Amino acid sequence: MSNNKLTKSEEDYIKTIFNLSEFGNKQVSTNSISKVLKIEPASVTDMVKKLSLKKLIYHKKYKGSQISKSGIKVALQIIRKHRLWEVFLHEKLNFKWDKIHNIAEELEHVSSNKLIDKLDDYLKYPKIDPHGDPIPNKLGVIESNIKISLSDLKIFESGIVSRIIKEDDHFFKLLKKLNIQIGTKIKVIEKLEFDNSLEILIDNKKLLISKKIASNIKITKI
Amino acid sequence: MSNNKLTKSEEDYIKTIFNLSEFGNKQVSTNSISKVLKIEPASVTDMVKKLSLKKLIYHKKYKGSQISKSGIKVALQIIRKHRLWEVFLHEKLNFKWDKIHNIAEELEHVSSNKLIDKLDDYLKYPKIDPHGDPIPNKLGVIESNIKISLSDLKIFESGIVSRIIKEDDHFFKLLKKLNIQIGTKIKVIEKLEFDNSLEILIDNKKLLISKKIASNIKITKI
DNA sequence: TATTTATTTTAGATAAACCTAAAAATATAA
DNA sequence: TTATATTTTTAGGTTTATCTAAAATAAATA
Repeated sequence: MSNNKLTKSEEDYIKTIFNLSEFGNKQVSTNSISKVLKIEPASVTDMVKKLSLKKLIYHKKYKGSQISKSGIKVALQIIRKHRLWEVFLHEKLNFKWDKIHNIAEELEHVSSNKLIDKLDDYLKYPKIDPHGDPIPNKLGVIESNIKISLSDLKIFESGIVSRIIKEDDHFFKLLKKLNIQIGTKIKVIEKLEFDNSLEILIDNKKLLISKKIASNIKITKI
Repeated sequence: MSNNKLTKSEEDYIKTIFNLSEFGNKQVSTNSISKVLKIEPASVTDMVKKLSLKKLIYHKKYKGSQISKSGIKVALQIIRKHRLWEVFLHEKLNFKWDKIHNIAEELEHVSSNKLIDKLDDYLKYPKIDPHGDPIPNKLGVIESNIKISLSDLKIFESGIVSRIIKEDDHFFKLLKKLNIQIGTKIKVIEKLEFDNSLEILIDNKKLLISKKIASNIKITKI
């Protein structure tokens, strides 16, 4: 079908629309894309029209955008690249896990598929990246794992941190200070009625975290 | 001085001008840049003016361009990136040495210096890339090696292939067919008066190659 | 429901990096 | 040394991805 290579910009839009759409199910507003990419809404409208012509998304005036099947396919390949490069940066080059995102953001646009397949092989087909996000395989298939938000854990339940949702340097730093990272074991010991803060236990130390923090941490129940 | 990041285009021009200038010594014509980059001369003139404003080159109307000190510095860093990525592609990802150039051409524009330093460390500070080209260090310094052109070797002298000058898929394929690669030992046994072809010995097999082929192969004398 | 507010789109502009066609400068050859 | 050919530049245009300002539409509120 469409064998024309996409530009870096187009790829960034597709990735963003996919991410906002929750696996292609939700309509995505022009404004939300604008906010993520820090590009004015008027410009987003232009690009959204262009992507619509290429059938990567469906767009109805004033009604928002929905990613198409082929759009999802494209998005998953970009995400695959991003996450494989993150694994490389973390495991092979010893970058700290909170430093890799921006570099991977550039590397994900390098176009060779052969390159990414060889990289995948070299890294021994990892299933998750250093943030705990799953890596789509060559065909775009993501192995599903049962992960829930830390904020959804019940009192006295425990889990292993498996993914950080908000990708933001401030948040990464905060987590570092709290000694929370991928693989950390957390037990919930109290949920405050007052503001939904959680009292949690890490390494036998008690700690209070806000609902907002908790909902940006995904864990695998144990 | 100039802390503004260069665009991919600007980097491509600087690299090309540096390569054509023979280490900054030669004036480079607009036409020659045009031919290498496959961009019309008129467009080259535009860019050359721009780079001149940024003091990366000196340009006098109708007289050609000369790369400046800071231009050389920039060029060497791009070349460093290119060659380090080539080593990575060849050694770690097992790409054949005649497939790596185009991919490295993309990777060299990824901007993080931290990335390239860590890559350098990971690869254990290689001195040459898979084509035998020297890799500038962090400071842009190239360790010099005594290499001469195969066509300059005298009769009965021998050498080890250490660099392929012409970076061209056709040429790479030809060399493959002739069983010539980096590290191959070659002995010159005859120089034909007729057309300056060389009769050479590889693995005890005689072989005739043109002057043009020979002059695109650099060797280290043994 | 009418009005206000927010979102989205249109219209027109700009900057970067190209292009073509024509003019100007330089180099080569008769 | 003059005519011709080649190289380089200028002038004006195109495409991509952005912008601002204003208009159109949709959503929220009184």
